[in-house]
Amino acid sequence: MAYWLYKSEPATWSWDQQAAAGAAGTFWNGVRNHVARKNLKTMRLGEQGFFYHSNEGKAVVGIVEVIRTYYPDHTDESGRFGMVDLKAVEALPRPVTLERIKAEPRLSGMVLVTNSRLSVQPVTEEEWALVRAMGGL
DNA sequence: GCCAACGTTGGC
DNA sequence: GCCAACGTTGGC
Repeated sequence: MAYWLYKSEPATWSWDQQAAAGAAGTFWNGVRNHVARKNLKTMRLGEQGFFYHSNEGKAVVGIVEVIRTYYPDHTDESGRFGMVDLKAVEALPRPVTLERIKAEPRLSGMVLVTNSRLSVQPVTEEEWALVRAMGGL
């Protein structure tokens, strides 16, 4: 069971919007990077990930789950990229800011820190447990 | 608003 | 296939 992290600018797509979509979830479109695409392709049903607000907020704010595996992204004219469907699972009682993540030595290897531009990232089991705990879960 | 890091494009 | 130029992302 793998874990993931999805970045979104709240001005474009926020956690509140994701949560409002409920159990039906939504598609996670717009990935145009081949490393992020590889991550999307690797995902299996039921795998969970962090929802991260970039730019404004800069914090892990919630947990989402894959409810449909990789299929073509209809917004990609080139036809090269795909997407998955995600639903909100729960909000973190206490969002974990990038500042706190960077201040935690055990999270120094997080892709969020080492390759901040990657929009869909793998998260290790250790990182998953630690960030969850820091968020109050 | 700046700019470093990174990806992509396109000329050769 | 290389690499310079350009565009975008995202932290600060």
